[in-house]
Amino acid sequence: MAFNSKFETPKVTVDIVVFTIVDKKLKTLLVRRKYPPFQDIWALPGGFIRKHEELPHAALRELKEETGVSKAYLEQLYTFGEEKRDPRGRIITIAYFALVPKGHIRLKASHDAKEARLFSLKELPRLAFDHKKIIGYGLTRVRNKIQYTNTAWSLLPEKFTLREIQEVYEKIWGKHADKRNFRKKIISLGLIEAVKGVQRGLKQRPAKLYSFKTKKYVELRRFF
Amino acid sequence: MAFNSKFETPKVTVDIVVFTIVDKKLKTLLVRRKYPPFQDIWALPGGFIRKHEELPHAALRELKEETGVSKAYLEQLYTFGEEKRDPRGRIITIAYFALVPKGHIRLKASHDAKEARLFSLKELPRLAFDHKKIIGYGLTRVRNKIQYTNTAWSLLPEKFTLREIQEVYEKIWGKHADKRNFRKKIISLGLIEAVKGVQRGLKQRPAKLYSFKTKKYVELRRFF
DNA sequence: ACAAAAGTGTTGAGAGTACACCCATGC
DNA sequence: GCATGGGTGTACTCTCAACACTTTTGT
Repeated sequence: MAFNSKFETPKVTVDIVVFTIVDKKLKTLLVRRKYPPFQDIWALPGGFIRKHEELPHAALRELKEETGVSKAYLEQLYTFGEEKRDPRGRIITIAYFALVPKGHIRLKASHDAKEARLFSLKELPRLAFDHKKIIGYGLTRVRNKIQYTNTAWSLLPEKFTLREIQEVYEKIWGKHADKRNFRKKIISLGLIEAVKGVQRGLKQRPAKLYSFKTKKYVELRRFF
Repeated sequence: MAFNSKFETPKVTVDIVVFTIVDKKLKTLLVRRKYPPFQDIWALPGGFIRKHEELPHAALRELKEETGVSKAYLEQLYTFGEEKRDPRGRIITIAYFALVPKGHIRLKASHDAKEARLFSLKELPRLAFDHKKIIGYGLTRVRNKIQYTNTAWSLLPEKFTLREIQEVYEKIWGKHADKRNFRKKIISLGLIEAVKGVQRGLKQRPAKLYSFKTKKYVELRRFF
């Protein structure tokens, strides 16, 4: 009996949910599809894996094609394999999520996307395939993750103010935190240090700048 | 250009890490492979997905073939796709983990397994493919999960004693908990209720039996 | 001098942790 | 009556949450 007669040989894609904070809003990257199905509809960046290509490499490649970003926090999210998720046939997608620092994204079109844009998570357009569900998974994962790890810090630039860290947490959770309590806690973790210089150019008191002592991934005992 | 010349059309399997507690030890199910590669070597239960078969269905089917268990907590774990993980070619595996209650497992051989056995996690044999890594992922996931959900309770039978719940936590974490504090906490969650009857047949004071008020999955605010 | 956000401490409540003895049963 | 695990309460510590005013800058 041929392998093919009984078993499925699906095609496999990777899709990436890219999160970043712009204009004090949590946003995700979408591309407008050039070809059917779902032509002209917005979708997650992604595509088929190539021969001999490792999965995270495929995700990073797609990310770079659309945004120019080559360094980001990248983590496997979930694999979506429902038979009917793609009208072209059995296509399984391995979804990743990426966290990209403030302002590192340079949007570009690519060979199979007409246009790339950041969308606020509160104003998502109609999405192709099951991509709305995938974004939902991504958001849930990020929300859970910031509670007991420092991964969300990948959304920050090299140097940042305490207010900016707090903003990351507030935007992801969608709720406000107390400034004094937040600062106390984040400083008590001992993972950041003040650096020389202040944030200038604003018509208000300048804020101290900080940087990470380490970029290592750290497990926290319930941080936020 | 044919699709095949540039892109990968991998084969896709599911593998299941089955956890259960037997003889007060956390164990996982392994099968001895009947065919090459890795003939006669122990491996996770699993196999290729069939045409039109949903992924969790494939996982449950494999689980049932080896253990007779048709109901269990099942969750997708991670997708392993390294090019070199299987000598036969590009085979991506979507790993699931399952939690099966005490004593529900009836081991059987199957069409592609000579033998099925439960192994204590501390005494694993040599394993085929990257299955050792997969089990490691599974254990980490379960350990994290019991801290903030009630999923680990799927390892318990209908009726159970407080000591048995505590055992689940202790065996998964490998460390001892204080009896009084543990009971206080678990009762304060309000998720279990005493039922009529006691645990008999032991040469000691009989323990009260409890059952779950609900079998729903509940998020806890850091339980263990 | 005014607007705007930065920066800074204290207190009370609740959760977590440590700890030791009596009880009910089988043999 | 003895061995075995079942069952129970209190006190201390620490973390979390609530809360308001002064400081520094740009205009």
